[in-house]
Amino acid sequence: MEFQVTFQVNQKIFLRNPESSEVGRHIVKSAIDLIFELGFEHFTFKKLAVEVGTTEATVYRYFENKHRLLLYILNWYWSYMEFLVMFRLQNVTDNHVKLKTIIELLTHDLPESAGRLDYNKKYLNQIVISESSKVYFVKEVKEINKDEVFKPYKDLCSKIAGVISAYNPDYSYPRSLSSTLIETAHYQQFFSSYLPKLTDITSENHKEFTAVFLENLLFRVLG
Amino acid sequence: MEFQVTFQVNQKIFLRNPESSEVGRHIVKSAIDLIFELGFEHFTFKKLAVEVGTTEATVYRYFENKHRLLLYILNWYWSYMEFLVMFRLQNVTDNHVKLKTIIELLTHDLPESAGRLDYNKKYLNQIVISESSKVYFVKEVKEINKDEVFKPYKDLCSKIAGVISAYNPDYSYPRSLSSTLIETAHYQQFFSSYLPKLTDITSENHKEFTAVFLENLLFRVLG
DNA sequence: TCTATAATAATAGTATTACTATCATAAAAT
DNA sequence: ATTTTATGATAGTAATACTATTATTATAGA
Repeated sequence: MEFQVTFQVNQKIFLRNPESSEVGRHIVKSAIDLIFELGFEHFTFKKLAVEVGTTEATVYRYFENKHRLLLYILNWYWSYMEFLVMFRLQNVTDNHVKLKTIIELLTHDLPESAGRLDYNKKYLNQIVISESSKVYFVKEVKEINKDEVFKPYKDLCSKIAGVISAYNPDYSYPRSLSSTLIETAHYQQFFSSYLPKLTDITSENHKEFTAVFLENLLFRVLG
Repeated sequence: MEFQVTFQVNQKIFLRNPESSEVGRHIVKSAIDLIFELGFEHFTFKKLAVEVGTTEATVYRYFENKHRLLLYILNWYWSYMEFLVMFRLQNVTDNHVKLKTIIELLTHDLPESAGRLDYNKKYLNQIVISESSKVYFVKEVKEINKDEVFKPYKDLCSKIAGVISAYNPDYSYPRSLSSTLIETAHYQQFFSSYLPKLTDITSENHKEFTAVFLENLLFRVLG
Protein backbone atom coordinates (compact mmCIF):
# COMPACT_ATOMS: atom_id res chain seq x y z
CA MET A 1 0.00 0.00 0.00
CA GLU A 2 1.26 3.46 -0.95
CA PHE A 3 0.03 6.47 0.89
CA GLN A 4 1.00 10.06 1.35
CA VAL A 5 0.84 12.33 4.30
CA THR A 6 0.63 16.01 3.60
CA PHE A 7 0.31 18.97 5.93
CA GLN A 8 -1.03 22.30 4.91
CA VAL A 9 1.60 24.69 6.11
CA ASN A 10 0.23 28.01 7.32
CA GLN A 11 -0.51 30.23 4.30
CA LYS A 12 1.11 33.25 5.89
CA ILE A 13 4.56 31.72 5.80
CA PHE A 14 4.82 31.77 2.01
CA LEU A 15 3.72 34.11 -0.74
CA ARG A 16 3.02 31.27 -3.16
CA ASN A 17 2.65 27.68 -2.06
CA PRO A 18 5.90 25.92 -3.00
CA GLU A 19 4.12 22.58 -3.07
CA SER A 20 1.94 23.80 -5.91
CA SER A 21 4.66 23.66 -8.54
CA GLU A 22 7.75 21.80 -9.63
CA VAL A 23 9.99 24.87 -9.14
CA GLY A 24 8.47 25.47 -5.72
CA ARG A 25 9.22 21.94 -4.53
CA HIS A 26 12.69 22.18 -6.03
CA ILE A 27 13.28 25.43 -4.12
CA VAL A 28 12.44 23.86 -0.75
CA LYS A 29 14.40 20.71 -1.43
CA SER A 30 17.49 22.61 -2.55
CA ALA A 31 17.11 25.06 0.33
CA ILE A 32 17.45 22.14 2.75
CA ASP A 33 20.57 20.96 0.95
CA LEU A 34 22.11 24.43 0.86
CA ILE A 35 21.27 25.49 4.41
CA PHE A 36 22.83 22.25 5.59
CA GLU A 37 25.90 22.77 3.45
CA LEU A 38 26.51 26.48 4.05
CA GLY A 39 24.78 27.21 7.35
CA PHE A 40 21.89 29.65 7.51
CA GLU A 41 24.09 32.78 7.68
CA HIS A 42 25.90 32.00 4.43
CA PHE A 43 22.78 30.78 2.67
CA THR A 44 21.35 33.32 0.20
CA PHE A 45 18.51 33.38 -2.30
CA LYS A 46 21.05 34.07 -5.04
CA LYS A 47 22.91 30.84 -4.29
CA LEU A 48 19.61 28.99 -4.01
CA ALA A 49 18.46 30.31 -7.38
CA VAL A 50 21.68 29.13 -9.02
CA GLU A 51 21.34 25.70 -7.39
CA VAL A 52 17.74 25.37 -8.55
CA GLY A 53 18.58 26.74 -11.98
CA THR A 54 16.20 29.64 -11.70
CA THR A 55 16.41 33.32 -10.78
CA GLU A 56 16.29 35.22 -7.51
CA ALA A 57 13.05 36.87 -8.63
CA THR A 58 11.34 33.49 -8.81
CA VAL A 59 12.48 32.49 -5.34
CA TYR A 60 11.19 35.78 -4.00
CA ARG A 61 7.80 35.03 -5.50
CA TYR A 62 7.52 32.04 -3.15
CA PHE A 63 9.11 33.37 0.03
CA GLU A 64 9.45 36.89 1.36
CA ASN A 65 12.95 36.19 2.68
CA LYS A 66 15.19 33.42 3.89
CA HIS A 67 13.85 33.60 7.42
CA ARG A 68 10.38 32.72 6.16
CA LEU A 69 11.81 29.87 4.12
CA LEU A 70 13.50 28.45 7.22
CA LEU A 71 10.24 28.88 9.07
CA TYR A 72 8.49 26.94 6.32
CA ILE A 73 10.96 24.08 6.61
CA LEU A 74 10.57 23.97 10.39
CA ASN A 75 6.79 24.13 10.19
CA TRP A 76 6.95 21.13 7.92
CA TYR A 77 9.27 19.39 10.40
CA TRP A 78 7.18 20.16 13.48
CA SER A 79 4.00 19.03 11.74
CA TYR A 80 5.62 15.84 10.54
CA MET A 81 7.04 15.20 14.01
CA GLU A 82 3.65 15.66 15.58
CA PHE A 83 2.20 13.24 13.05
CA LEU A 84 4.94 10.73 13.80
CA VAL A 85 4.35 11.02 17.54
CA MET A 86 0.63 10.45 17.05
CA PHE A 87 1.25 7.59 14.63
CA ARG A 88 3.82 5.81 16.78
CA LEU A 89 1.76 6.15 19.96
CA GLN A 90 -1.31 4.56 18.35
CA ASN A 91 -2.39 1.55 20.35
CA VAL A 92 0.36 2.04 22.91
CA THR A 93 -1.20 2.09 26.33
CA ASP A 94 1.84 2.17 28.58
CA ASN A 95 2.75 5.80 29.22
CA HIS A 96 6.31 4.82 30.03
CA VAL A 97 6.67 3.30 26.59
CA LYS A 98 5.04 6.36 25.07
CA LEU A 99 7.59 8.69 26.60
CA LYS A 100 10.47 6.47 25.54
CA THR A 101 9.11 6.49 22.01
CA ILE A 102 8.87 10.27 22.03
CA ILE A 103 12.50 10.61 23.09
CA GLU A 104 13.53 8.15 20.41
CA LEU A 105 11.69 10.27 17.83
CA LEU A 106 13.13 13.57 19.10
CA THR A 107 16.70 12.37 19.04
CA HIS A 108 16.88 10.40 15.81
CA ASP A 109 16.57 11.19 12.12
CA LEU A 110 13.13 11.27 10.62
CA PRO A 111 12.15 8.07 8.86
CA GLU A 112 12.19 8.20 5.08
CA SER A 113 8.73 8.84 3.79
CA ALA A 114 7.48 7.33 0.58
CA GLY A 115 5.79 10.56 -0.49
CA ARG A 116 6.44 13.01 -3.25
CA LEU A 117 8.59 15.17 -0.98
CA ASP A 118 11.94 13.48 -0.70
CA TYR A 119 13.70 15.96 1.53
CA ASN A 120 17.06 14.77 2.72
CA LYS A 121 16.19 13.65 6.25
CA LYS A 122 19.77 13.73 7.53
CA TYR A 123 20.19 17.31 6.40
CA LEU A 124 16.78 18.27 7.70
CA ASN A 125 17.67 16.85 11.09
CA GLN A 126 20.90 18.82 11.21
CA ILE A 127 19.04 21.99 10.25
CA VAL A 128 16.56 21.42 13.06
CA ILE A 129 19.45 21.00 15.47
CA SER A 130 21.63 23.92 14.39
CA GLU A 131 19.27 26.46 12.88
CA SER A 132 15.84 26.12 14.45
CA SER A 133 16.46 28.52 17.33
CA LYS A 134 17.17 31.24 14.76
CA VAL A 135 13.51 31.39 13.77
CA TYR A 136 12.39 32.56 17.21
CA PHE A 137 15.45 34.27 18.68
CA VAL A 138 14.78 37.38 16.61
CA LYS A 139 13.69 40.86 17.58
CA GLU A 140 10.51 40.51 15.51
CA VAL A 141 9.28 37.38 17.34
CA LYS A 142 6.16 39.09 18.69
CA GLU A 143 5.07 40.28 15.26
CA ILE A 144 5.88 36.99 13.60
CA ASN A 145 4.06 35.02 16.27
CA LYS A 146 0.84 36.84 15.41
CA ASP A 147 0.74 34.97 12.11
CA GLU A 148 0.55 31.73 14.12
CA VAL A 149 3.67 30.46 12.47
CA PHE A 150 4.78 28.72 15.65
CA LYS A 151 1.53 26.82 16.02
CA PRO A 152 2.96 23.48 14.87
CA TYR A 153 5.72 23.81 17.46
CA LYS A 154 3.18 24.62 20.16
CA ASP A 155 1.00 21.71 19.04
CA LEU A 156 3.91 19.32 19.18
CA CYS A 157 4.89 20.65 22.59
CA SER A 158 1.31 20.33 23.77
CA LYS A 159 0.98 16.76 22.53
CA ILE A 160 4.10 15.69 24.40
CA ALA A 161 2.95 17.63 27.47
CA GLY A 162 -0.26 15.59 27.34
CA VAL A 163 1.67 12.36 27.58
CA ILE A 164 3.76 13.77 30.41
CA SER A 165 0.60 14.65 32.33
CA ALA A 166 -0.87 11.23 31.63
CA TYR A 167 2.25 9.63 33.04
CA ASN A 168 2.28 11.84 36.12
CA PRO A 169 -0.84 13.96 36.62
CA ASP A 170 0.72 15.69 39.61
CA TYR A 171 3.66 17.15 37.74
CA SER A 172 3.23 20.93 37.54
CA TYR A 173 5.29 21.86 34.48
CA PRO A 174 4.34 19.54 31.60
CA ARG A 175 4.72 22.17 28.86
CA SER A 176 8.00 23.57 30.09
CA LEU A 177 9.34 20.06 30.47
CA SER A 178 8.12 19.25 26.98
CA SER A 179 9.84 22.25 25.38
CA THR A 180 12.93 21.49 27.45
CA LEU A 181 12.98 17.96 26.04
CA ILE A 182 12.66 19.23 22.48
CA GLU A 183 15.33 21.91 22.83
CA THR A 184 17.68 19.79 24.87
CA ALA A 185 17.42 17.05 22.26
CA HIS A 186 18.88 19.56 19.81
CA TYR A 187 21.69 21.19 21.65
CA GLN A 188 22.91 18.15 23.54
CA GLN A 189 23.41 16.55 20.14
CA PHE A 190 25.14 19.69 18.93
CA PHE A 191 27.29 20.07 22.02
CA SER A 192 28.29 16.41 22.08
CA SER A 193 29.41 16.79 18.45
CA TYR A 194 31.24 20.10 18.61
CA LEU A 195 31.71 21.15 22.25
CA PRO A 196 31.81 17.78 24.02
CA LYS A 197 33.13 19.24 27.27
CA LEU A 198 29.67 20.68 27.80
CA THR A 199 28.36 17.11 27.94
CA ASP A 200 29.26 13.71 29.36
CA ILE A 201 29.53 11.91 26.05
CA THR A 202 32.02 9.06 25.98
CA SER A 203 31.34 7.18 22.76
CA GLU A 204 30.79 8.66 19.32
CA ASN A 205 27.06 8.04 19.22
CA HIS A 206 25.63 11.49 19.78
CA LYS A 207 22.03 10.52 19.16
CA GLU A 208 22.20 7.59 21.51
CA PHE A 209 23.96 9.60 24.19
CA THR A 210 21.33 12.33 23.99
CA ALA A 211 18.49 9.82 24.12
CA VAL A 212 19.92 8.09 27.19
CA PHE A 213 20.57 11.39 28.97
CA LEU A 214 17.06 12.64 28.25
CA GLU A 215 15.39 9.41 29.27
CA ASN A 216 17.25 9.40 32.53
CA LEU A 217 16.33 13.03 33.15
CA LEU A 218 12.71 12.64 32.18
CA PHE A 219 11.95 9.65 34.37
CA ARG A 220 13.82 11.07 37.33
CA VAL A 221 11.77 14.24 37.03
CA LEU A 222 8.48 12.40 36.65
CA GLY A 223 9.29 9.75 39.22
CA MET B 1 36.13 49.42 50.19
CA GLU B 2 36.28 49.78 46.44
CA PHE B 3 37.57 46.95 44.34
CA GLN B 4 37.51 45.85 40.76
CA VAL B 5 37.27 42.50 39.15
CA THR B 6 38.71 42.15 35.69
CA PHE B 7 39.01 39.14 33.43
CA GLN B 8 41.46 38.89 30.64
CA VAL B 9 39.33 37.86 27.71
CA ASN B 10 41.06 35.52 25.30
CA GLN B 11 43.37 37.52 23.02
CA LYS B 12 42.19 35.72 19.92
CA ILE B 13 38.70 37.14 20.16
CA PHE B 14 39.77 40.69 19.41
CA LEU B 15 42.34 42.37 17.19
CA ARG B 16 43.00 45.14 19.66
CA ASN B 17 41.98 44.95 23.29
CA PRO B 18 38.92 47.16 23.66
CA GLU B 19 39.63 47.60 27.37
CA SER B 20 42.90 49.31 26.53
CA SER B 21 41.30 52.53 25.29
CA GLU B 22 38.38 54.85 25.79
CA VAL B 23 37.03 54.22 22.28
CA GLY B 24 37.39 50.49 22.77
CA ARG B 25 35.36 50.51 25.97
CA HIS B 26 32.82 52.78 24.34
CA ILE B 27 32.51 50.34 21.44
CA VAL B 28 31.69 47.39 23.70
CA LYS B 29 29.30 49.37 25.85
CA SER B 30 27.43 50.75 22.85
CA ALA B 31 27.45 47.35 21.18
CA ILE B 32 25.53 45.95 24.15
CA ASP B 33 23.00 48.78 23.90
CA LEU B 34 22.60 48.39 20.14
CA ILE B 35 22.44 44.59 20.00
CA PHE B 36 19.76 44.75 22.67
CA GLU B 37 17.85 47.43 20.79
CA LEU B 38 18.13 46.08 17.24
CA GLY B 39 18.74 42.37 17.67
CA PHE B 40 21.96 40.80 16.42
CA GLU B 41 20.79 40.43 12.80
CA HIS B 42 20.04 44.12 12.39
CA PHE B 43 23.12 45.23 14.31
CA THR B 44 25.93 46.48 12.05
CA PHE B 45 29.36 48.01 12.55
CA LYS B 46 28.20 51.06 10.61
CA LYS B 47 25.38 51.71 13.09
CA LEU B 48 27.75 51.02 15.98
CA ALA B 49 30.30 53.49 14.62
CA VAL B 50 27.64 56.20 14.34
CA GLU B 51 26.48 55.50 17.90
CA VAL B 52 30.01 55.66 19.25
CA GLY B 53 30.81 58.70 17.14
CA THR B 54 33.65 57.05 15.32
CA THR B 55 34.16 55.31 11.98
CA GLU B 56 33.64 51.76 10.78
CA ALA B 57 37.38 51.49 10.20
CA THR B 58 38.05 52.05 13.88
CA VAL B 59 35.57 49.42 14.96
CA TYR B 60 37.18 46.96 12.55
CA ARG B 61 40.53 47.64 14.17
CA TYR B 62 39.16 46.16 17.41
CA PHE B 63 37.02 43.30 16.13
CA GLU B 64 37.22 41.24 12.97
CA ASN B 65 33.43 41.15 12.65
CA LYS B 66 30.25 41.36 14.66
CA HIS B 67 30.31 37.66 15.50
CA ARG B 68 33.63 38.13 17.30
CA LEU B 69 32.25 41.14 19.14
CA LEU B 70 29.28 39.11 20.36
CA LEU B 71 31.71 36.38 21.37
CA TYR B 72 33.69 38.98 23.33
CA ILE B 73 30.57 40.10 25.19
CA LEU B 74 29.63 36.52 26.02
CA ASN B 75 33.14 35.64 27.12
CA TRP B 76 32.93 38.54 29.50
CA TYR B 77 29.53 37.35 30.71
CA TRP B 78 30.58 33.74 31.19
CA SER B 79 33.72 34.76 33.05
CA TYR B 80 31.80 37.13 35.26
CA MET B 81 29.16 34.49 35.94
CA GLU B 82 31.81 31.97 36.93
CA PHE B 83 33.32 34.54 39.25
CA LEU B 84 29.92 35.25 40.77
CA VAL B 85 29.25 31.56 41.29
CA MET B 86 32.59 31.15 42.99
CA PHE B 87 32.09 34.28 45.06
CA ARG B 88 28.56 33.46 46.17
CA LEU B 89 29.43 29.86 47.06
CA GLN B 90 32.30 30.93 49.33
CA ASN B 91 31.77 29.56 52.81
CA VAL B 92 28.55 27.82 51.85
CA THR B 93 28.80 24.20 52.86
CA ASP B 94 25.31 22.94 52.12
CA ASN B 95 25.27 21.66 48.54
CA HIS B 96 21.53 22.12 48.37
CA VAL B 97 21.94 25.82 49.09
CA LYS B 98 24.79 25.97 46.58
CA LEU B 99 22.59 24.65 43.80
CA LYS B 100 19.76 26.99 44.70
CA THR B 101 22.19 29.89 44.58
CA ILE B 102 23.43 28.83 41.15
CA ILE B 103 19.90 28.75 39.77
CA GLU B 104 19.23 32.14 41.27
CA LEU B 105 22.34 33.49 39.52
CA LEU B 106 21.50 31.85 36.19
CA THR B 107 17.97 33.18 36.07
CA HIS B 108 18.40 36.74 37.32
CA ASP B 109 20.14 39.87 36.10
CA LEU B 110 23.78 40.29 36.96
CA PRO B 111 24.40 42.49 39.97
CA GLU B 112 25.69 45.97 39.22
CA SER B 113 29.42 46.06 39.64
CA ALA B 114 31.21 49.08 40.94
CA GLY B 115 33.98 48.76 38.37
CA ARG B 116 34.99 50.86 35.43
CA LEU B 117 32.88 48.79 33.05
CA ASP B 118 29.32 49.88 33.52
CA TYR B 119 27.64 47.66 30.96
CA ASN B 120 23.88 47.79 31.12
CA LYS B 121 23.15 44.58 33.02
CA LYS B 122 19.52 44.34 31.93
CA TYR B 123 20.50 44.57 28.28
CA LEU B 124 23.38 42.17 28.76
CA ASN B 125 21.04 39.65 30.32
CA GLN B 126 18.63 39.91 27.40
CA ILE B 127 21.49 39.46 24.95
CA VAL B 128 22.62 36.35 26.77
CA ILE B 129 19.08 35.00 26.56
CA SER B 130 18.28 35.84 22.95
CA GLU B 131 21.61 35.93 21.15
CA SER B 132 24.07 33.64 22.88
CA SER B 133 23.20 30.53 20.90
CA LYS B 134 24.18 32.38 17.73
CA VAL B 135 27.84 32.26 18.68
CA TYR B 136 28.00 28.48 18.53
CA PHE B 137 25.22 27.50 16.13
CA VAL B 138 27.37 28.43 13.16
CA LYS B 139 28.97 26.33 10.45
CA GLU B 140 32.46 27.45 11.52
CA VAL B 141 32.08 26.25 15.14
CA LYS B 142 34.91 23.69 14.83
CA GLU B 143 37.37 26.27 13.56
CA ILE B 144 36.30 28.89 16.07
CA ASN B 145 36.49 26.44 18.94
CA LYS B 146 40.18 25.87 18.20
CA ASP B 147 40.88 29.39 19.46
CA GLU B 148 39.49 28.31 22.83
CA VAL B 149 36.88 31.05 22.69
CA PHE B 150 34.34 28.83 24.44
CA LYS B 151 36.61 28.09 27.37
CA PRO B 152 34.81 30.42 29.79
CA TYR B 153 31.52 28.68 28.95
CA LYS B 154 33.11 25.29 29.49
CA ASP B 155 34.66 26.47 32.75
CA LEU B 156 31.34 27.76 34.03
CA CYS B 157 29.66 24.53 32.99
CA SER B 158 32.39 22.55 34.69
CA LYS B 159 32.13 24.53 37.92
CA ILE B 160 28.40 23.92 38.14
CA ALA B 161 28.92 20.27 37.23
CA GLY B 162 31.28 20.03 40.18
CA VAL B 163 28.58 21.19 42.58
CA ILE B 164 26.13 18.75 40.99
CA SER B 165 28.56 15.89 41.56
CA ALA B 166 29.19 17.01 45.12
CA TYR B 167 25.45 16.97 45.79
CA ASN B 168 24.98 13.58 44.20
CA PRO B 169 28.21 11.70 43.38
CA ASP B 170 26.26 8.91 41.71
CA TYR B 171 24.64 11.06 39.07
CA SER B 172 26.14 10.17 35.68
CA TYR B 173 25.58 13.33 33.62
CA PRO B 174 26.77 16.33 35.64
CA ARG B 175 28.08 18.28 32.64
CA SER B 176 25.10 17.68 30.41
CA LEU B 177 22.79 18.60 33.27
CA SER B 178 24.87 21.70 33.88
CA SER B 179 24.69 22.88 30.25
CA THR B 180 20.99 22.01 30.24
CA LEU B 181 20.47 24.25 33.27
CA ILE B 182 22.32 27.12 31.63
CA GLU B 183 20.53 26.83 28.28
CA THR B 184 17.13 26.13 29.79
CA ALA B 185 17.50 29.19 32.00
CA HIS B 186 17.73 31.20 28.78
CA TYR B 187 15.00 29.84 26.60
CA GLN B 188 12.43 29.22 29.31
CA GLN B 189 12.70 32.91 30.08
CA PHE B 190 12.44 33.70 26.39
CA PHE B 191 9.54 31.32 25.80
CA SER B 192 7.63 32.49 28.84
CA SER B 193 7.95 36.05 27.55
CA TYR B 194 7.16 35.54 23.87
CA LEU B 195 5.79 32.02 23.32
CA PRO B 196 4.17 31.29 26.69
CA LYS B 197 2.27 28.26 25.41
CA LEU B 198 5.59 26.46 25.33
CA THR B 199 5.75 26.89 29.11
CA ASP B 200 3.54 26.70 32.17
CA ILE B 201 3.92 30.30 33.22
CA THR B 202 0.93 31.80 35.00
CA SER B 203 2.15 35.07 36.47
CA GLU B 204 4.21 37.73 34.73
CA ASN B 205 7.43 36.99 36.57
CA HIS B 206 9.47 35.18 33.93
CA LYS B 207 12.63 35.01 35.97
CA GLU B 208 10.89 33.64 39.00
CA PHE B 209 8.95 31.10 36.96
CA THR B 210 12.13 29.88 35.30
CA ALA B 211 13.94 29.64 38.62
CA VAL B 212 11.14 27.62 40.22
CA PHE B 213 10.85 25.30 37.22
CA LEU B 214 14.59 24.69 37.14
CA GLU B 215 14.87 24.13 40.87
CA ASN B 216 12.08 21.60 40.77
CA LEU B 217 13.68 19.85 37.82
CA LEU B 218 17.17 19.86 39.28
CA PHE B 219 16.28 18.40 42.66
CA ARG B 220 13.97 15.80 41.17
CA VAL B 221 16.78 14.71 38.87
CA LEU B 222 19.38 14.62 41.65
CA GLY B 223 17.07 13.13 44.24
C1' DT C 1 -8.36 25.69 -31.37
C1' DC C 2 -8.06 30.12 -29.83
C1' DT C 3 -7.50 33.09 -26.13
C1' DA C 4 -6.96 34.77 -21.56
C1' DT C 5 -4.23 34.17 -17.52
C1' DA C 6 -0.70 32.93 -14.85
C1' DA C 7 4.08 31.77 -13.91
C1' DT C 8 8.68 32.18 -15.08
C1' DA C 9 13.16 33.80 -17.19
C1' DA C 10 16.00 37.45 -18.24
C1' DT C 11 17.61 41.58 -17.06
C1' DA C 12 18.35 45.76 -14.53
C1' DG C 13 18.74 48.47 -10.72
C1' DT C 14 19.04 50.18 -5.60
C1' DA C 15 20.28 50.50 -0.79
C1' DT C 16 22.74 48.27 2.60
C1' DT C 17 26.22 45.27 4.45
C1' DA C 18 30.69 43.65 5.24
C1' DC C 19 34.47 44.48 4.57
C1' DT C 20 39.76 46.61 2.79
C1' DA C 21 42.87 50.36 1.73
C1' DT C 22 45.06 54.92 1.98
C1' DC C 23 46.61 58.88 4.05
C1' DA C 24 46.78 62.78 7.16
C1' DT C 25 46.68 64.06 11.85
C1' DA C 26 46.67 63.77 16.83
C1' DA C 27 48.27 61.63 20.96
C1' DA C 28 51.50 58.87 23.52
C1' DA C 29 55.75 56.84 24.39
C1' DT C 30 60.92 56.89 23.93
C1' DA D 1 62.28 66.09 19.63
C1' DT D 2 61.18 62.23 17.27
C1' DT D 3 59.22 57.90 16.44
C1' DT D 4 55.43 54.99 17.05
C1' DT D 5 50.67 54.15 17.31
C1' DA D 6 45.74 55.13 17.17
C1' DT D 7 42.31 57.46 15.07
C1' DG D 8 39.52 60.10 11.60
C1' DA D 9 38.31 61.00 7.09
C1' DT D 10 37.53 59.26 2.90
C1' DA D 11 37.11 55.96 -0.82
C1' DG D 12 36.15 51.88 -2.82
C1' DT D 13 34.58 46.82 -3.71
C1' DA D 14 31.98 42.64 -3.72
C1' DA D 15 28.08 40.58 -1.93
C1' DT D 16 23.44 40.73 -0.01
C1' DA D 17 18.67 41.66 0.11
C1' DC D 18 15.70 43.11 -2.11
C1' DT D 19 12.16 45.59 -6.19
C1' DA D 20 10.76 46.43 -10.89
C1' DT D 21 10.04 45.62 -15.94
C1' DT D 22 9.31 43.10 -19.85
C1' DA D 23 9.32 39.16 -22.88
C1' DT D 24 8.25 34.42 -23.12
C1' DT D 25 6.19 30.14 -22.06
C1' DA D 26 2.87 27.02 -20.08
C1' DT D 27 -1.85 26.14 -18.66
C1' DA D 28 -6.74 26.36 -18.33
C1' DG D 29 -11.09 27.80 -19.92
C1' DA D 30 -14.31 29.11 -23.66
